[in-house]
Amino acid sequence: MIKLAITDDNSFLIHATNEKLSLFDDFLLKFTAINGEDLIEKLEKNHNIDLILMDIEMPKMNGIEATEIIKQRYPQIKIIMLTVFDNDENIFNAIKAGADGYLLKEVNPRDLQQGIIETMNGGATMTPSIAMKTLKLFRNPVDFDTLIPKEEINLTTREIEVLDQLSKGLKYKSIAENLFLSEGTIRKHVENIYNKLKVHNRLEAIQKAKNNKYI
Amino acid sequence: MIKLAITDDNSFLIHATNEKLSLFDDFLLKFTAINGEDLIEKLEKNHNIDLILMDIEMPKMNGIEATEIIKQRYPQIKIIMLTVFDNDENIFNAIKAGADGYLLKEVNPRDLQQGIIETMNGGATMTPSIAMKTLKLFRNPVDFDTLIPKEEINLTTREIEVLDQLSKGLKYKSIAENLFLSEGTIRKHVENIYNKLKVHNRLEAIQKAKNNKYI
DNA sequence: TTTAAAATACGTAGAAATGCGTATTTTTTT
DNA sequence: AAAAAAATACGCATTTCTACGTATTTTAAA
Repeated sequence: MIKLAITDDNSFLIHATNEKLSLFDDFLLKFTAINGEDLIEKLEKNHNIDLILMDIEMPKMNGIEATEIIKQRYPQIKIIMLTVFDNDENIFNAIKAGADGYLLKEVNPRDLQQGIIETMNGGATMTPSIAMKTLKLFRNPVDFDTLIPKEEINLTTREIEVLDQLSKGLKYKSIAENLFLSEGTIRKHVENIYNKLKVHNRLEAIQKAKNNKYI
Repeated sequence: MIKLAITDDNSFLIHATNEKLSLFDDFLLKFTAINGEDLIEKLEKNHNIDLILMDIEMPKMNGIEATEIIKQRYPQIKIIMLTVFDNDENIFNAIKAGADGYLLKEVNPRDLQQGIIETMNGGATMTPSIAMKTLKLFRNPVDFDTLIPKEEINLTTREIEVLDQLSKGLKYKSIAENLFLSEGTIRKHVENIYNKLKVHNRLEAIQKAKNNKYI
């Protein structure tokens, strides 16, 4: 049995999806949520689920933000976007956020079932029209980054230099030697970097820095 | 009726594909070719076809080069790659060359039929495992020229799963909770991963794993 | 159905990273 | 020239990671 959660601000559509799923006996609906925030709260109580069907447009926290957080925190949980919107930006952002699939809500029960099963087997599932848009985005990368509200984070030149070395997996000692500084200085730089980026370890720092094109 | 051409250097596989298609009455096989060069010659005589099923590895001219030329010369003709090879480089190059889909030869008749029809309707079709690789390539574009020739390293499924969580910057404790294991087990897995990859910390492990396309 | 491989689990110890505080010097900006 | 920002440097406490050893259970292969 595949343990599912459905997230959608429209309870009627949750019901419709559940109807489709109940035609098969592969699935166990563990819970539903009405927005990203609600979903994350529920996951904090119980993250023992296999896959989430995720709407995109929702109040408080949308499906893409939620996907990003959940994939960061629970990478083993699969996420399939299930939405009416098929614009490039949503597709692009959903993929970047780590979605394992992207289906339109009009999907028929059998394709939904197959999509979930194939996703659980390590594959990905996409509605053909979405797949085509994905291929086109692949060939012709668009810069949606300019649309992403850039946070006001200012790393100094030195901090970026340290971050770059951090990202190579070097120890503080080696970084200090490379930059002709003391290890204590490196530690302080790292501490300041973490504070600015609001993270607590190397990997998070590197990820965030890459997202913001600092390194 | 959808007018098809099949290109494959293995005449037995052409026959097998044709067998699958003949289960349906949507298709008309106009001609076959045994390599890219042969295909292009035949198209020069008659390009009145809707869709080509294209093998990749072929003598004289491979399927990717052929796709590039055909999509340039006859953009209206749809092309679905139909191959046994599912390595990243082939997938990447096929998409860049303009392929409208990518199926594995083991595809069952119904999925092949649906894939062709959906492609003719402007969509794209991909085997789920290919779709997943496409998404990963999308998130993590690789420079194939710098790709290290694959070493003989065999990470187990569990190890890859742990490595994936490691790469998110999660602590052993969180990884253990996510996978419903003890922290000690995670530590042991990580130790084994480091030994296999001959590295000594997370970042090196992640870099090496990415280079070898383990994650 | 043995054998081998993989997955699970714990203990110990030292190395490394993180968080917080403080402080001085250098550089840049106003 | 004064003020602000950046870079430098240490110390301490705590957490987390890494390395090595051992061992049992589960799964897959011969």
